Amino acid sequence: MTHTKISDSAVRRLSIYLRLLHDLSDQGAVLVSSRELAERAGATSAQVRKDLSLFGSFGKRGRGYSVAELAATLEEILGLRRHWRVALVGVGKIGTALLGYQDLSRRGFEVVAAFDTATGKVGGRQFGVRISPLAELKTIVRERGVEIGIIATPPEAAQNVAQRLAEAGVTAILNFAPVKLDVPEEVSLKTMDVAMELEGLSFQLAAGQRDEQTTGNGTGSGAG
Amino acid sequence: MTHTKISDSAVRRLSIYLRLLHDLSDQGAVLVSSRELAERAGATSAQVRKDLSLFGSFGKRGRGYSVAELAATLEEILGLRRHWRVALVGVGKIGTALLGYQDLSRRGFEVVAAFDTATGKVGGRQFGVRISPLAELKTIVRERGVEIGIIATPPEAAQNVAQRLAEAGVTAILNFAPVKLDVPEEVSLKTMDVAMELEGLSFQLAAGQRDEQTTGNGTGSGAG
DNA sequence: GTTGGCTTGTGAATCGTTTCACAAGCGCCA
DNA sequence: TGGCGCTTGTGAAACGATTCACAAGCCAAC
Repeated sequence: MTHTKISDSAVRRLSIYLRLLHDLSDQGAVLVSSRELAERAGATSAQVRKDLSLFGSFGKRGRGYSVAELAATLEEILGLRRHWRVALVGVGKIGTALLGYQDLSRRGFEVVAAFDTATGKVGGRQFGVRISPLAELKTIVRERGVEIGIIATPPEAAQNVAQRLAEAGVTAILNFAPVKLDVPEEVSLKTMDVAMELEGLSFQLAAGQRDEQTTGNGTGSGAG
Repeated sequence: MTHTKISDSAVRRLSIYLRLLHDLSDQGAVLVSSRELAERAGATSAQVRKDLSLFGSFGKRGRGYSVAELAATLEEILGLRRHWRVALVGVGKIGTALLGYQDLSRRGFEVVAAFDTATGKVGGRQFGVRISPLAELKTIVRERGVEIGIIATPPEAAQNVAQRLAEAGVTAILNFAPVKLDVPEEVSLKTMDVAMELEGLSFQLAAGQRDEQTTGNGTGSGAG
């Protein structure tokens, strides 16, 4: 069942569809068409059907998709019908915010360990999770069978932490530090970078202002 | 100077190049080639040259690019040679973390207003920013010339806040709520969604495990 | 059982992005 | 000044993702 290669953007859309299906389910909908799903997701119906067809055919011609079945299928595909064990490294502002973000455990991502270097934090607890010294990372990660690591350290420390996580057997990393990380091929890495997103917005704003100066009209360049 | 259309990924790479140029500058480098920049950025040299060529030609054949000049050019392109005024809506865990994130003001994104509905928070201060009631959003945003809005509210409130921001004249929004937002065409929108990124990782992990079961070998599917 | 309206699943066409490959050009050295 | 090594900038080719468009199929109605 190895799927040749599913693009990142396709996977992201599957997440979106799944959320919409949950909404629809709450609203009591039983069936949904690719057209309706597409409208809500901001995509085209062909896109929805193509995305789903990468994994099988789940709909009924003439009727659409069963909301409940499709949701279950997407959960299966996305690996969400189980719990994942998460380790958080770096309990600063972002790290603390993540620890308190109940939505994560509700969605099946359970933070089972947290690490920091600050002696003032180590030994304490945040939202029920004990904070351990970084030196114990490998042992604890292995003991607790952690699958996903979250890096919320200062940028200077991030590469080292990534390596430690990989060595401890973690094969998926979510990185909040604004640096490029090198990880072994078998490790999946995603980086979330607030500053970079803001710079993207800044680019759009600046482009809009450049346009205004040269064309004299006030319509910006949407990227909604 | 309207550029036909610059893709999102190209802009993101420009951000990356700029950071690398700052690093290089700190290390005393004067010149840099597209090859070297590409290696550090995890791209190809052709990609680097193409990205830059979208905006002009900044290098010298046979020599490479001036680190200082190229950094200045990229800052100009990305709209970073000025300050942007930011309004934060929702001072919960994520909002507070963002307020305390000094890197933002260092990069020229200054939070000049914060809003919340909780009576316990309104009137107080966080990291030097006064928290105002949501009802005053339009007035304050206009008064202070806010260009960028950050939405860090619960998902139910996000769409309404987006609309209020747009009505108040904000043309760039960074959204942390896990919902699809509809905004006017002239408003640039970026959404950062931790749960969705984790689901992307979950997909990779699940795919890896499916592979293991069927092929018997333990090599995951890297996405580094 | 047949007709008609609707929707899926998917090859083919289109569109956009990335990579290739090379002429043009710079600077150093003899 | 001429030659050489190196690098840019960019058309063309390759690749990948999205959209089109339609046959196949389902359901309801009559």
